[in-house]
Amino acid sequence: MKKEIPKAYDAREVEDKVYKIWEDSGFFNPDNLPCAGEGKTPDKFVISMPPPNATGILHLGHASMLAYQDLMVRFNRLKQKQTLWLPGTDHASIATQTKVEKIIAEEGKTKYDLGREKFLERVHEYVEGSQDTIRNQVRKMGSSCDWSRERYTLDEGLSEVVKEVFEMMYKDGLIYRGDRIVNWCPRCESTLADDEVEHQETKGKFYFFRYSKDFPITIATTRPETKLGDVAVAVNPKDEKYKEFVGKIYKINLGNGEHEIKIIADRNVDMTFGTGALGVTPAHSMVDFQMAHENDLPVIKVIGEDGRMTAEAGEDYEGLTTVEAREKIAQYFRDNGLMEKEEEVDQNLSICYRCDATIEPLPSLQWFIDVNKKITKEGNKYFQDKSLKEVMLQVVREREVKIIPERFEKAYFSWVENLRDWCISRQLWFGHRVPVWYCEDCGEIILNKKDEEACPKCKSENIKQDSDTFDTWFSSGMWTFSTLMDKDFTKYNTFEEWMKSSPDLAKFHPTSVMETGYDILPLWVARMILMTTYVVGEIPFENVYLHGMLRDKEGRKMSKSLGNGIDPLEMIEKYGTDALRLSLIVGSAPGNDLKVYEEKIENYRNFVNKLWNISRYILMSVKEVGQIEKRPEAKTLADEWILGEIDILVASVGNNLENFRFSLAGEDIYDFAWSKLADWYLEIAKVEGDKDEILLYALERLLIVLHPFAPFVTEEIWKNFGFDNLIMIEKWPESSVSVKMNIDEYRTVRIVGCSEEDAAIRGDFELIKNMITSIRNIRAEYKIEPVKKLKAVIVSIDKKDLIESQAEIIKFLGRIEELEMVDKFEKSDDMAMAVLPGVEIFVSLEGLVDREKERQNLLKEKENLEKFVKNLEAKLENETFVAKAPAKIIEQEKTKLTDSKDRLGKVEEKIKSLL
RNA sequence: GGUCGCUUGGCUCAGUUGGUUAGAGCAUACGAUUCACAUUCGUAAGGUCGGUGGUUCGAGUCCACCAGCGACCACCA
Repeated sequence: MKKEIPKAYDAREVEDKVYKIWEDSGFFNPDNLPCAGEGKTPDKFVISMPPPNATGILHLGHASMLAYQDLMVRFNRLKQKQTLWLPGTDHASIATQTKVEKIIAEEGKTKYDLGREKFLERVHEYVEGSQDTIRNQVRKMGSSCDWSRERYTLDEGLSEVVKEVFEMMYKDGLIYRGDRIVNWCPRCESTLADDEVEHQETKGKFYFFRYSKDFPITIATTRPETKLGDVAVAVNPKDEKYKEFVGKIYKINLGNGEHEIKIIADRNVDMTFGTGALGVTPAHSMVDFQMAHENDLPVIKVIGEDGRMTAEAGEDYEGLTTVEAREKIAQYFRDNGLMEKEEEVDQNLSICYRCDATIEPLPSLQWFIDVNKKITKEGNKYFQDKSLKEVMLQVVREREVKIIPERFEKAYFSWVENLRDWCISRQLWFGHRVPVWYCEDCGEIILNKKDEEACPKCKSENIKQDSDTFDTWFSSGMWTFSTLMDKDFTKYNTFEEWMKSSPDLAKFHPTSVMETGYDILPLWVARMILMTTYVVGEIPFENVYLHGMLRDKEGRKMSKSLGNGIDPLEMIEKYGTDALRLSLIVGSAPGNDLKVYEEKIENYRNFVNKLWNISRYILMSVKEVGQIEKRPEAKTLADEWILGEIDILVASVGNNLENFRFSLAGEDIYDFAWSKLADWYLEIAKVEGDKDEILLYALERLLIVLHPFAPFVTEEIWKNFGFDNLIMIEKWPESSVSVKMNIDEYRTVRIVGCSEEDAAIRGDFELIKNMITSIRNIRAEYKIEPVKKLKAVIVSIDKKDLIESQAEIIKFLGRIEELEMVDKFEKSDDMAMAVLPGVEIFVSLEGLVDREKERQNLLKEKENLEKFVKNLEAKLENETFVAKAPAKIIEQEKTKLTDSKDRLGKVEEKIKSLL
């Protein structure tokens, strides 16, 4: 068959067209797959795409996530599983709001200038724009996700789920409203969850002072301005220095009125830190708040939500920023002789993970989820007198949810064990509004108000909705199941009915794999486990595959400020999506960071082109193109060998992908295509000829196993075959029965082949390859022009038949004109020599031989062999080795020894002859 | 302070329950260009697997300690 195929693969020309064909085929939707049947799906594979934030553009991190997920999705689709990859976007309340605030700030406006409604309009407008960008970019990566099921955390259905779940948790007593110390970001004007707070090393000052001249204890603090709100001094009960003061009450006045300071004992106080005495500021420290609560002390809030001092701080301080107030009160201590000393210290400053502003701990009335309360939930197998925390630990401990790599389990456990009640309300405008109304007249709390306008208790119409919104993780924690619930929720009377009657939820939940970065294990993964086990009574996913962070060549994090980020779209434009995908997959290990740089992508572009040319050659050289279903008959040793290699490839790639070893699978394919098929088999096929069936068989299988990695080029080549079907929904090839791929046998398979017969074939073929390489080596050594044909004499007794049968190959690939086989060969001065196990090769050089050089080469080889033989002999003479090592290993070592001794003898002989 | 990870040729990394003379790719050196592919082909050089001990017949692989690097968590007022 002669077909015009371009010499080089042009990704730009191909990719968008191919994506369109896929999308139009409808096979991204599992309902349209050939395996889709009515009712139960015996074999499904489901991934919920971690929704990219609805801000801005896709970066390389997204590209890698899409590459891994599409790899799994396409592999499982080929395995004929009913495969769903559900895409979507996250409103990411705090991130998005911050972003839009920045945009309008450039216009010289604040959100207050616009007002809540107008501001939200701007946000929605912005979100729509970036969602479009994201959708296009996700397509660019070749993602085979089901766009018909796309969801958005803020769409109607998902918002309804959020409201219903809030109500459910409230009724189960898991959600309460409480006045507690929260992490407050004065810039965002909102609370943050504990894990949304980051820490930054900074230089600070440690002030040692007394409240007044007659106060008996010196206190140390880094934040003197908070001391205006002190109500006690805590010391360790074992501390002899302070024992006499415990229980006493002193009166102090720092300028904001007279306060009582009580000396209390608390075993959490570190006697060795600072002065061993701690000024208790209940309003602005979590620990202090707890102490105050236990000792029934008042809370004085001296810092407000705007990050400035309150009226309670006294008129000297009111309105000052914390930094201004800090200096002012320090000066007051100095002026009044109360300051004992000031020291420089390193301290960890708490900052907001979105805007880097300093976090102020403040007392505030917020909504919380109680993670320690034990509940029993009817029909939920997890919640039988268990707390959220307990279930979160249980499902991972019992490996219902498997974390890959396993070591991250430990991080998960330690995070869950230290989990405190989760503050879910935020004072942001953008997000799901807390579905609670308060009656201004009687104080009644109304949940999920539907139509009634009046308070059900006092009939007052003076009711107001809570102005807060939910933590973005509260809604994204429901992502795996909320996205599978029927979009039309109005049909159902209750939430339970809605859940029970959603076909996708029944069919596709729990999902198979959650693929995400290790950085959001607590932030998101843990919360999905929490929400899903509670609401659905199922785990959200069976496996969590955690990928690493992407770094540049120097190992630095990619960031805008460093300007070292690689733009995936630019790389796609330059090298093609397949090349980018391969460079992100190969070389990556779960949980390990990956360095990405342009040369690497370029290298895989070369590979993609190599594949293109392999297929170009095969398609142009075969007489007729057809799909080869059955393993063709082997006619020659090379045929046997390549067919065996295909079996091994198919089996090992399948096994590696099933076990999340993506990189190894990719390497195996790369090696097969380039070093086995192209470099050897295609060259041999040129000599042996008549291999159409095997060539097509090999190529078809190669394309299918490579398709999950490099979907575009494989589909395009498949198209060039002229087949009607898409490779995307082909069947994953069968491997020959002799290759059993369970883990125990894996090593055996890779190293010596599967059966003895197969191993012999591999061994024979290896010998022929080595002979050719040795001849080429001699040619290169003596700088003989490749066009010049040489004569060779081969001495072999055991392998005589084998070599004779492969003579044509050796002649062609070694560029040998005349190949003579003899049983014994006397030295000849103008011949260079190579010694292989059981075979001696003499290449005629017609006077070109440099006897000294030849001798040096052989001496070097002799030295190596002697060392090797010595080691082997020592090993085999070692009685304990012979007694304890497995027979197989001993046998192996013995064979090696015989072979090497044989070679050594021949090398020595030759050296003598050169003297 | 706690936890985890990394350290393999010049660079980036594989190496799956311990057993091939430790493997790739890039870079390097030498040679090749009508014949699928210079986005190519051939050949070579380059590593005592961070250090020290230990377990074992056998350690890159397991254990202990040490060193360097990195990440995460927790925070001390």
